Amino acid sequence: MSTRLIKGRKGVRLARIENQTNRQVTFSKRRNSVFKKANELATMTGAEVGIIVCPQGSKPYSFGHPNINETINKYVGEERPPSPSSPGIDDKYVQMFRKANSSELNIRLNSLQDQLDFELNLRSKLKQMNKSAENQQEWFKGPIEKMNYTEASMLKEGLEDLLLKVKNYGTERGYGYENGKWKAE
Amino acid sequence: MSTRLIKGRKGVRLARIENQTNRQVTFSKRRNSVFKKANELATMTGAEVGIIVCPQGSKPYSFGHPNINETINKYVGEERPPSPSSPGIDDKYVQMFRKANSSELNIRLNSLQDQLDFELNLRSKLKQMNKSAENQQEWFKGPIEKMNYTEASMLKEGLEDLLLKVKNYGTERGYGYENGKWKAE
DNA sequence: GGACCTATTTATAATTG
DNA sequence: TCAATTATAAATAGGTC
Repeated sequence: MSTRLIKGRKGVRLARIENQTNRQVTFSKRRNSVFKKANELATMTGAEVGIIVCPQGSKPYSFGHPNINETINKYVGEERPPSPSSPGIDDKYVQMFRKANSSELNIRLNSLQDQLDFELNLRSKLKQMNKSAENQQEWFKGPIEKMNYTEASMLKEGLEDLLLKVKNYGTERGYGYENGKWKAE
Repeated sequence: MSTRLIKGRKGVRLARIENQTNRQVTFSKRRNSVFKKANELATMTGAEVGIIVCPQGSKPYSFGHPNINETINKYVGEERPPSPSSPGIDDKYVQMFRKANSSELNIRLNSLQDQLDFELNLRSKLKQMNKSAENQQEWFKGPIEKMNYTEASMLKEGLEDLLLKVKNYGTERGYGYENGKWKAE
């Protein structure tokens, strides 16, 4: 007909997809891509990756490198009660950051590597085997609800201010780094 | 020039990168890419996405869309830690991974989200600028001291896009960048 | 609705500065 | 070393069946 019949991708429109069908298709495709990318990242760099994806009105999907459950559990497990001085936004962030900072990373790299490699192969095979079922990996059955975007407006102001400064920032140089910090092999 | 001078990507080697330097570079790049992809996914499909990345020997990086804080809370709140003996509701990925190799890894990650990513960048800048963050960004009081100036350039772009996103929130393009640098060896 | 196809865009490994 | 460039592989939006 009069349609152009453009088959290739025409560009990424980074906006919410209106059409529900297309949105779901995009969700499936891109989710898989993100997982794949994460898998590659983990495999190539040895990092551990955990991903949680919660589509609206559906169950969450997850991708965990070794084990995202353990990851989260560990993380939040050591969490402590938030401080009462938090203005609107709970202190969880702070706690997490602190934990992230104070956590010591000792990971068995060799095992990780093997596991990552295995994982990679498995994922590829899994993808090939049941493409139809690739959307059905329900990890958790926990209901996930969307949060409001209250922080966005707050963030906006900060960003606007910050952007100006960052823009004029290019020439400045300076970095504190610790030598020998990377302790791996 | 007799050399081929192949500059483009020659293919993804699905294996651990041997060179430490290259591995770090790849980690930074791909981590950002994964975050970007995840942000695109979240934006386009409205899904909630949270990513946790733990590089070896360094502190975890996190990313996510609306509010993984709540996500994690719900997870850990309603879902007890997955027991390896009764993994009926566990994810298939993890199951396959466990089957592939039964080695368990020690991980610790912090999980945050898109705004956490913003915060991460913002916090870094704010810290160095000594900006009074109490009014706007008070969430990240956590001690994260691995930021440096090297990310300014990348951060600029990220912030610019981010700003658009925050301003229009959902109709414009935008993606969060993590800090592009971790401590070098 | 899903699997495959293809044109085009995007990501990124290697290279250069 | 770090950032920028570039050429190539990979991702993917839309179409077809």
